[in-house]
Amino acid sequence: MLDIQMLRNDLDAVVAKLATRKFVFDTDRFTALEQERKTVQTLNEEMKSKRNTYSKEIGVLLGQIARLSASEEFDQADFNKNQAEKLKLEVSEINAKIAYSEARLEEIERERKTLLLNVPNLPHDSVPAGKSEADNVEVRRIGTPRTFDFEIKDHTDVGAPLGLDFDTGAKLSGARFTLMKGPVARLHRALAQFMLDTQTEKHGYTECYTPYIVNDMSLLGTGQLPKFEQDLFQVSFGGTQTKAAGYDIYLKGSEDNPEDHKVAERNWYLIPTSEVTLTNTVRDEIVPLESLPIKLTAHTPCFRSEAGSYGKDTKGMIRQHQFDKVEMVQIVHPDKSYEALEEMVGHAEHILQALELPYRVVSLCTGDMGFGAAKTYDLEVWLPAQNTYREISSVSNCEAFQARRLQARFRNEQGKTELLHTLNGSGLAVGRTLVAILENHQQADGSVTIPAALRPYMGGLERISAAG
RNA sequence: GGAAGCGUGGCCGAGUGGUUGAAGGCAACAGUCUUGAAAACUGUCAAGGGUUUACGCCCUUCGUGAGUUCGAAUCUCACCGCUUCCGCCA
Repeated sequence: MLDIQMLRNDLDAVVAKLATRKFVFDTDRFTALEQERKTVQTLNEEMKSKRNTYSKEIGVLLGQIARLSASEEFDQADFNKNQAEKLKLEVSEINAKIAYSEARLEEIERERKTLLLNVPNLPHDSVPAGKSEADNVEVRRIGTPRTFDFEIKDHTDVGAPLGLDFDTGAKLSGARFTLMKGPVARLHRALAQFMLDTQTEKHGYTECYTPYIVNDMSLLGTGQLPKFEQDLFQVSFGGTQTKAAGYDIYLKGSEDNPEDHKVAERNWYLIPTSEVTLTNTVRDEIVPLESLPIKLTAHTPCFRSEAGSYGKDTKGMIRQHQFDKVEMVQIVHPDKSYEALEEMVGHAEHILQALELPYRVVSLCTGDMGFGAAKTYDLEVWLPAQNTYREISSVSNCEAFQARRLQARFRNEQGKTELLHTLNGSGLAVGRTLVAILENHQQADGSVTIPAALRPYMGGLERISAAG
């Protein structure tokens, strides 16, 4: 979410920046809302102030009556009583007006919030301008793609004899699910373990185990909601959760409007990334300055509906409904976030280097960045069978965009609360790393060489093959 | 699934209808004292929003939402969360 003050004070500049991201900000609506809000809110608060003053006066008047009666000042006591009654009437009238202005104010607030929640972050000045993927800027290229003296296979063909089984995955669940069995399953596990160990032992992240199901507030905090609900899997309750309360009301024969007693619905979703859980650990928190930076990592499955990507990467395990990822999250002082961004890219790169995979680092252009990011680097790994680089990690600085939604703050040097900056990045996507290993390290005989760094996680194996 | 209890500021904890945004304590910050530190003493110390050139003033917030009332942390209802016991379960 953007800073509302910034929108008020510098609307034109904000709108121009948003335009570079292909976002059209509804300036007229915003301005109209702001204008009406100001009028209604001022009026509303004036009336409330009046109500509070009168109510206090009533309290004082009534409080005096006992004392006045005791000292037999009955006239004064009666006067107080009448005065109080008069004030009560007046407050009742004010209350009727408040009810009206309050309702209108709520409408305005709701619309403004919705408007604001759907506006993406502003790109950092260093982000290249551009419309699409094609305008991303390559920052560096590391490692040289291997030349093969045999006909190479893609990961599905390399993987099949090693236990990569899409047919069974489809039988169990449907398209975009995979069953792994035997050597490939072990390799997959080894990769995740290696990544997690590296991020904790070498790069100072704290290992976390997090829920895979989160509530809607968490997704609102990191920006997946309300705009991208179609990308998520919603979790429905199996049982009688909502029936119970409705049944209760039925039994009680209550005259109450059932709407008033509507059961709070549990809005649960599967996490699309553990960025959600790790970042939301600081939601509604004021963290002490000394605890910064907070560096968290977790290995979790990620669930994505992939709505809107029909026909894209349908073959193989590049794009799945369920995939594993080791995620890095940093929660930092605002002055340190760009330093942290570069550092995190390095942490992800370290994995690729250790696994002897050629890759390049790309700075995403304004038009290609994700909703919450102020700046994003993608790491793209070389896939020989596709003869191209494919995204395997994405590292973003969200600045205060998520923190503002999360109300995630720290106490600064002056003791004032201030919004944190949040960053997240994959370190790495496990499934796609598996793909890269299979394709880059395949051998003519159908076996796959295990990179030296990974061997301790594979019981010392130097290669895996169908033979075992 | 059944039963009981609890939810107050950064933390602990008082508060059961009227200047209570909330006693007291801890923590934090500033000052006095001290060679320095500690202790002691003194003072400051919630967040969000609105408005104002500014000092300031105002509104909201005691888990959440609704209700009763002139007035709610305090009374009523629903929901959420936590704790304990029983049942079930990995």
